[in-house]
Amino acid sequence: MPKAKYDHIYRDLKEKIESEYYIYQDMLPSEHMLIREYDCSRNTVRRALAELAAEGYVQPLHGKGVRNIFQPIEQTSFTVGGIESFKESAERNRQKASTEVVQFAEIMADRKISRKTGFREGAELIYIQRLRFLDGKPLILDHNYFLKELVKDLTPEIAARSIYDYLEGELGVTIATSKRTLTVERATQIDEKYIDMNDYNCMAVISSQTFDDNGVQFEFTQSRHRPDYFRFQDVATRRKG
Amino acid sequence: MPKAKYDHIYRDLKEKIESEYYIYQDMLPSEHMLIREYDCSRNTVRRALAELAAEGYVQPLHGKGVRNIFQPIEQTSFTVGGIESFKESAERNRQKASTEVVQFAEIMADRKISRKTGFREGAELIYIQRLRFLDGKPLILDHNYFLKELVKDLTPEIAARSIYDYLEGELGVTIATSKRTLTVERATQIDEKYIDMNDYNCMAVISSQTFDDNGVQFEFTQSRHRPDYFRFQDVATRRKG
DNA sequence: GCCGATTTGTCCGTATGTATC
DNA sequence: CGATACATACGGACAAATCGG
Repeated sequence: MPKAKYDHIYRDLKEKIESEYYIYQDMLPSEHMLIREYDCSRNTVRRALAELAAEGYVQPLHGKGVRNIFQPIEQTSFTVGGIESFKESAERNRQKASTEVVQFAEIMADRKISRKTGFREGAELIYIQRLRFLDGKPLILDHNYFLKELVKDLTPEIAARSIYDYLEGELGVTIATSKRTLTVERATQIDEKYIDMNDYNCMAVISSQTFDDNGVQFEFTQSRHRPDYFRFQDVATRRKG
Repeated sequence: MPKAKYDHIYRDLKEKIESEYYIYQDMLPSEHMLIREYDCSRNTVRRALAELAAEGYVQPLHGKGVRNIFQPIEQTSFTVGGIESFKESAERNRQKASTEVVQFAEIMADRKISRKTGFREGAELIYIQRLRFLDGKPLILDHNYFLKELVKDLTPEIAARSIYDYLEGELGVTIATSKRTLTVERATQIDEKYIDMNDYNCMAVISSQTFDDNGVQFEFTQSRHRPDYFRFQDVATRRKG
């Protein structure tokens, strides 16, 4: 839990934007006003504003002010956001989650697995296959590869609850960065075995490499979602030049 | 073209990382070293490093240094990155692009369109439907809605080349922020009419709202990609708390 | 285990440039 | 033209984490 000043300001402004205390298309108070309001330096308010801009909440206009461009979105299907566990995502989407561990095995990364996952050849891994239920329906099939030395005593029982809780809570691992690639792939026989595909012949696939706070990759995951329960959101800003 | 100092440092470091002058998992020079190398203040190198961290190039480790975690990725299919036009994406992916304008019409946003696109009800829009070819194959179907007052004299001829070139070059519009949602939807009859679906019954769909530098939304686009020529990349960092 | 050197994280105050009005 | 607002940059201070002696 960060007690940093900029983070407090960031959260406070974010809350005021989401609650529509500041309204869409209006200007926020100027940096100078915010300095007085939060009793801090200009750099500190600018840092908070920069984070909000990066997330698409506000847009700074040179010489004019900072405009609120946040619009609430309807969340029908399962929306994927930042780095979070399935459990966290489900809670954010207000759905009941459960998990069934289908496979649990120790393997060694051969050339093929190494190229696919980004782990070095010869690395000892734990491979887990899990079926995810939302409100009782099997909708997501996860294939996880964890670096064995970092998840030491991982068991199928833990995998059925939340591996991230275990890593962060028990092992003190800090999850830092995740690189994700999103593709659409044909449904495999395995997919169809576990998930009622409802006539779809494709899956929405998120492949991700996750790094801890030492910069070592400890996870590769391929998460295969049934198309109609999948939504991914993103904000991009254009780099000039 | 930004001539800012931090941007120069950012580009220089990025190039050195991509060219593997700095190698994977090694530490970059410390901030103090970079200050001397670039003859600037600490804030300035830190800003450049922060951008690289946000893009997943490096990972800062408190008390230790900044680690290079960049791995080059194989780019087989059509990879979507930041905010860019189809033309720019095609060039980045080294593919030959062409466009066919299927529809070009002026419409008014009714309730349904307003909810779908984010434009206010009653707004006058230009609707364009375009088929995109990569290396001669029709693979993407775009549905664009532009705010009419901002794209004044847009013609089908311009739409066949690059609307972004026209907006940025001719009209002086600056594209700033884009909010995107990615879903997988069943292929429609329209999709199948123009695109050889190769047995797929789904499309990868990117819906985006784009804002100019005044913070007004001037575009809504739904871009429907054939699944096997689609790839979307993203880097997420975990917020503690 | 402690101490000091190094390195990143946060915050401050100030100066100057540029865009808007 | 001057006032306001955001953008960039500098230098300094202290905290927190890491590492070697």
